[in-house]
Amino acid sequence: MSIIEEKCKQKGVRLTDQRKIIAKILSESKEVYGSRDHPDVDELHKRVAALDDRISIATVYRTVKLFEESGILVKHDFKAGKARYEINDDHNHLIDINSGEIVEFVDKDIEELQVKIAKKLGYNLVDHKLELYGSKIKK
Amino acid sequence: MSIIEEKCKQKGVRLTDQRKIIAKILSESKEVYGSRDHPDVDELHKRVAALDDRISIATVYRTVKLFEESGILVKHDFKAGKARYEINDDHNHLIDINSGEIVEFVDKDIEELQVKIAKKLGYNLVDHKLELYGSKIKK
DNA sequence: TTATTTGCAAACGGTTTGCCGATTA
DNA sequence: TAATCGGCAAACCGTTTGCAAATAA
Repeated sequence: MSIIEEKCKQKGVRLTDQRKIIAKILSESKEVYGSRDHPDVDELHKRVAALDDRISIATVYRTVKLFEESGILVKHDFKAGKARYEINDDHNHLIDINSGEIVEFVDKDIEELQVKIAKKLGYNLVDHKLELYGSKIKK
Repeated sequence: MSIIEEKCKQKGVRLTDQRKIIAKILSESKEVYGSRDHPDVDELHKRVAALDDRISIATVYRTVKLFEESGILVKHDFKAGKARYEINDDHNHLIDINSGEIVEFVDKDIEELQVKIAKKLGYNLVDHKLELYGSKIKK
């Protein structure tokens, strides 16, 4: 049973055959494609359809939105107009402006600073989004 | 002459009556509406049309994209599906998750940390996007 | 003058939705 | 069985674009 499927059980999200397959594909994404894998909905649908080609893209959209609302996935709009979803585990992204490659990272210091800044402005930090854009340093 | 109009001259962007009006509205945005003003394209078009109602929304879209490509404006997608543009002066945003209000801020420490992180990952930092989401602390 | 720009309306592309038969708990 | 879900195709909505007339330099 996939990680996402387990989370669905925890959160009382009803599981159907379609949702299990979508959950499986999303759960395995990093194992199969590495941490730089950030498929858009269309790509996700292709991978899902490879396992069961009767699953429509409408179902993928509905499922992915449901998982997001349940806090299982997070949605990204790196390039406006095409959403990408991944498991909600709170990391940041560095996007290579030349190749489009996406590198994930976490940093404790920046995390703490954000909380501090929000507080100073009079807010409790609930969520955050940090994207760095860079070009590879040639050695 | 508005700030944006001046930048157009500097950068050799051809100025038309329509572009001057759009530039004017965008330049005055903060003065008139405060630093929390982040109109979407539709709202921008309304304000522009109040000065000259023959300016079409297609022109607003084209102009705003032109200004972005010239480095005069930056585009934001706080809520996917509706772009917002503002003068490119490199600050960050805190978005109130309850009211939708947007607070601007800058922070030197976080700026430096970002450069350091990018370097550690093997990249030169070219650009960045930081959005904090929070809820107001009640006093 | 001549390349560029604009307004209009139609096209586009990602996403959502109404309907209704199928499936889950 | 009752409530929910999924497939299909049409609708939606922000954005882009082809065309012919208007305009900046």
